[in-house]
Amino acid sequence: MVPRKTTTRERLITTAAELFRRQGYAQTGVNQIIQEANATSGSFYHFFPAKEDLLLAVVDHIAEVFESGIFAPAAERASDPIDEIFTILDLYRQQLSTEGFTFGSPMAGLSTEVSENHPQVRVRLAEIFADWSGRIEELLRRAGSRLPPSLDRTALAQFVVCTIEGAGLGTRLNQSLAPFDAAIAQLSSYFDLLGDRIGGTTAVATAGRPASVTSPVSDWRSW
Amino acid sequence: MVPRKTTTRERLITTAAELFRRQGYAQTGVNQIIQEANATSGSFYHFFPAKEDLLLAVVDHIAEVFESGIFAPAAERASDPIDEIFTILDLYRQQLSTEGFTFGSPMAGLSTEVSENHPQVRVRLAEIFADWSGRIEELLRRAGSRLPPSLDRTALAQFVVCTIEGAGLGTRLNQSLAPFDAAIAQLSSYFDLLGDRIGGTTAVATAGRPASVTSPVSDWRSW
DNA sequence: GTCTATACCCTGATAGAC
DNA sequence: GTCTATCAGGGTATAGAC
Repeated sequence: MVPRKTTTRERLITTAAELFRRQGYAQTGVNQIIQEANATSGSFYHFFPAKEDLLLAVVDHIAEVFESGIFAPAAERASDPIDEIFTILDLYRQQLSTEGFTFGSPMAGLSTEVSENHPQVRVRLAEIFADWSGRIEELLRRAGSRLPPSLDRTALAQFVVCTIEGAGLGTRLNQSLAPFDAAIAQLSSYFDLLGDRIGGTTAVATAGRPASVTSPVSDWRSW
Repeated sequence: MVPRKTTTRERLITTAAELFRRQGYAQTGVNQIIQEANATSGSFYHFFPAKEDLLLAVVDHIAEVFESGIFAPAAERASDPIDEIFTILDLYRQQLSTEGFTFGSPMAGLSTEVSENHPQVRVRLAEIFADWSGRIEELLRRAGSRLPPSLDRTALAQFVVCTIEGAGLGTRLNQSLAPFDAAIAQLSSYFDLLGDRIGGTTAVATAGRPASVTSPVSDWRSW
């Protein structure tokens, strides 16, 4: 379950990240983390003075996974800025489910659970979302004249992030990727309409979409 | 803090609903609920055999609040279907903050926290979201020719719900209504573009938007 | 229906040998 | 850095008088 040849510290973090995502922070006991990470109480408190310190490490870990598993590959793979955005969404989609189970956004759960009780963590999470939004905003700027000049790139970027997280919630509740696909399809439609505004009907649409995004989706409510 | 002339059962439910929203389900102890509701352990377990039974009651309570505080007033107040949708969003906006504090969606937190550990509750929450989506879908149908005939009303309705929940997350994380307002503004823009498709540039826009929706919003990331 | 007192377990965290 | 043993406290839930 846990990759070998890793340090105990790493195992504790990756194990905790998975458990927090599945069960939540409060409902995951230190004992369970220790057990599933093949560690001991002594090791745990050697690395992390308190459970909350592990939480901070987990949040940073999630941010790193986003970077190495989503943003970096998307930048490498995509042919143009708009395509890169939808590639990001497609890679994010893959992160939503592990081993056949669908747990929704890795960050949304922590965000709601933690924001009131651990202000420090809340600020960190907000920073990560802002960073994410900023990256998308940058891509929207690079799209240049393919989007209306009057378009508020900042607002649209935030909207993309907001959509993703909302879709992640539907995904988790319905234990299906259909809600996510449906949301991305709508976002795609929005982008198309924005492109229409500035000339030909395919200014944005020609960028292409990853297959999973354009594929037909089932009814969210029938899962 | 708690309305007088209520039954103990009602006080326990409303108090728990508020605490669950603020702190989460797992991080709210039965003792705290009892204390803030001016009840006793005996009363609590007389009405609710276990904490989880209270949770179910709280979920139903939230659904009722949505009905009486959002959907019913919106239906009464709105002049046409599209306007009614944005009135719903505006009323929802008001529910996002209580007493000056912004806690985000009442249901999103429970959804993520509870979906894995309490399948029964998860199904109930999914039903409520589906009901919500269905109501909006019905309004989209009633909008008739003001939206493109080819438009998938079901998908768009789900998208509206998804947007709301995603925006609620941003609202909570940033402790500001700005992310919500920004998201609704984008949604409004999307509706406008959809309206453009079928004739005059104001087919949808003329429906008007509640003031809070059209007001300028600050940058999400600068709160 | 409501009260007080309490059982019992699991939690996060510590101590000290190795 | 890792181990075992253990603590103190708060968690849910119960018992039984009123």
